[in-house]
Amino acid sequence: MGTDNVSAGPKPTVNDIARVAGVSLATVDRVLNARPGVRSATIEKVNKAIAELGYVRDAAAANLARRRFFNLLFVLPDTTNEFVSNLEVQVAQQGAKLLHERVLVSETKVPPFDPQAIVKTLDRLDAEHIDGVAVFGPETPAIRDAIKRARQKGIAVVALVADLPSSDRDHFVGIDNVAAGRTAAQLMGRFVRKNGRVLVITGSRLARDHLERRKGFDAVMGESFPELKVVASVEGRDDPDLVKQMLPDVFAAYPDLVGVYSSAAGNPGLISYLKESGRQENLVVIAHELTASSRAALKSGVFDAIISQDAGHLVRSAIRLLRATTHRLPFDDTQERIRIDIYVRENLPAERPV
Amino acid sequence: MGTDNVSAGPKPTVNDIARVAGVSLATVDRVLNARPGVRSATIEKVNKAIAELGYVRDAAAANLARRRFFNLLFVLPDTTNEFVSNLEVQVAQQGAKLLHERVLVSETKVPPFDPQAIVKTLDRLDAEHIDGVAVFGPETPAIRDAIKRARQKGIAVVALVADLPSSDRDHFVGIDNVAAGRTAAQLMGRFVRKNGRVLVITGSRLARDHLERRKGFDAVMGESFPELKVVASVEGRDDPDLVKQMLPDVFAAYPDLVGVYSSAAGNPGLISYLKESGRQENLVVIAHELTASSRAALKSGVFDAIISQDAGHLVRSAIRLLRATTHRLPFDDTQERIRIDIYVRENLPAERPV
DNA sequence: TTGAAAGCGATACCAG
DNA sequence: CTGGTATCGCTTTCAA
Repeated sequence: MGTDNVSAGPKPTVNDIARVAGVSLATVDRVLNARPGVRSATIEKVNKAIAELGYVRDAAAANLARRRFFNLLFVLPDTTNEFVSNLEVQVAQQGAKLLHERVLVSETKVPPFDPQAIVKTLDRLDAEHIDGVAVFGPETPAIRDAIKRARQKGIAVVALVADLPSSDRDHFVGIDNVAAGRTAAQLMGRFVRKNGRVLVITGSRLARDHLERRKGFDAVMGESFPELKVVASVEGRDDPDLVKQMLPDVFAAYPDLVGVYSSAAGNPGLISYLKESGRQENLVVIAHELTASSRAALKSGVFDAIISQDAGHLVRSAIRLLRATTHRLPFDDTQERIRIDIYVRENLPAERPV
Repeated sequence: MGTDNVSAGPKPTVNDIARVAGVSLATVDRVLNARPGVRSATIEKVNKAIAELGYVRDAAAANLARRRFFNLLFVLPDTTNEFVSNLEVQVAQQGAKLLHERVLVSETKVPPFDPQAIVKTLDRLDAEHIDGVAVFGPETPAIRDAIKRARQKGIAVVALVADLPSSDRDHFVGIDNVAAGRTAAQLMGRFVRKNGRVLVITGSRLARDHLERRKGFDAVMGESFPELKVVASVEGRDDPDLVKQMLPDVFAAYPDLVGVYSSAAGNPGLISYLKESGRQENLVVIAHELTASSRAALKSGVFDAIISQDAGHLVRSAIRLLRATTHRLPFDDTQERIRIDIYVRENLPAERPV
């Protein structure tokens, strides 16, 4: 049955490298960790041995020997919206578990819509205390440069939820937001039963994720459902109160509204408006992110579908990628690809036990 | 920022336990691993120290010290269907990666629809060589008993894809199939634009997953879409050729077919029939499992939606749970909950690079 | 039934 | 620049 222990030929270790390269363990370690103080000729020899043996570092042993904790920081916007709260819960939970693996995960919140706050936070970091950072923020030149500086200092950086492609962040952890918008449009087009207008609620013009969703949504609506007209979007700045306040006028202006696409945060405002105005009948509502309130809305029929990304997956993936980057380990592309989840009432996962 | 190294108070180790309990390292290890040859009074002392200190075993170090590989076996049905192939690919891939962590994952295929074959395989296993098994098979009394015997031998067992609740498998790794059927019905009801009949294609009456899907589908169709009638299902035994062969008669018998729910394997047969007969227009088709052929069908419009479970997730989850069970480690419930994925054309993940 | 001591693979410190 | 060696937390002989 091919299940014996022997096979797979003993995996090469640092000792093997040292032997083959004819140097000491300490030197191998220096090369492996790009530490200074090794002649380039020696580095060559060691690297040759590494390649020859097909060496892959044993992360378990490395972590064991390294007395230092592996320190990660999540930089999140200081808003109270549920999606961000979900992320925080995950950061806390994962962090608690990883303590046992010598990984310390912390979190800091910065004022939203304030690029300078993120810049300051990043600039304050020092590679002695922080090994990696996950940043959820807007894409501005100042932030891009701050990320570059952080990486120069030797800190690994991943962009979370909203990509920051022009910075040279090591990875992006999040969904393809254009595709998410397209998905919402496809469902909208198929769910709506009569012609009319569709309203899009967005968040901020600074948020790349919101812009991309909008773009994808408009594209598919135009291509596949020309009989439905998308009306100028409401910019809710992720603020439920603001959203709720703006809606009456919009609904009054477009009596033939047949659908609403809530592409950002602020769902509670939308839900509350729909309930109070009794407008949920014959209106297809598709929103983003599975949270306590959106789940309830889906269950009760106020929402028809939710497009989501798994907060647990986002956080775990960010942590794995940060570790892989720092320790120069390989990672699994397909595992790190965050899925665009679609929820209807029947495939809602069981409620959190807690 | 709360990111210092110190905090969390040094995690207790086996040495601490030994000191507190006043015994040697070796004895602590014996208790920790339930090895024989320790007086119960001593066991008491050690356990008390463990509880007192809140000790959690360091899996990394344990694996490092243990020279033995951790051996897992996947028992899969010997069919060529794409979903099973996907699982095999994942088993191979994960296995390759885990070699570096001293985990050896192998696979064995048994004739489908043949409970005795699985029983034999399980009974042949010996706890010296196999630590855990993931079983994808039908639920019969013989299999249930074989699983009980395996567990008695000290082998961890998880049921994969289809649950085997009456055996005392350690875990079930898969989706809630009743909910999956309900989800399919919800989409079917919303996608279909005119009244008529809906055909359900199932696999085998022995397969618990198929039965559960069918049950969920019928329930929601009855509750929410009484205007659509579900017609007696075609039993395709997961065989594309058989499915293809049976369809012409069914379509002839029900000219008012507006939807098809393919709840088992055999999609290629359905796709090929639909293409050749030109019947894909105005017919809503919902199938299970994202595979090369179902993906193509979704892209080209032959399928309208796919309900799926991530093969990579299934395999990783099975492995994690088997390890957690064997090493008595805690695990993350929410991470192990396999989601019911819904795919439409727009949220299809990027094609595998390979 | 128990203990002492030698590793597992990698890192870090102290010499040279 | 380079090498020797103690050490991380745990498992595993080998003796007692």
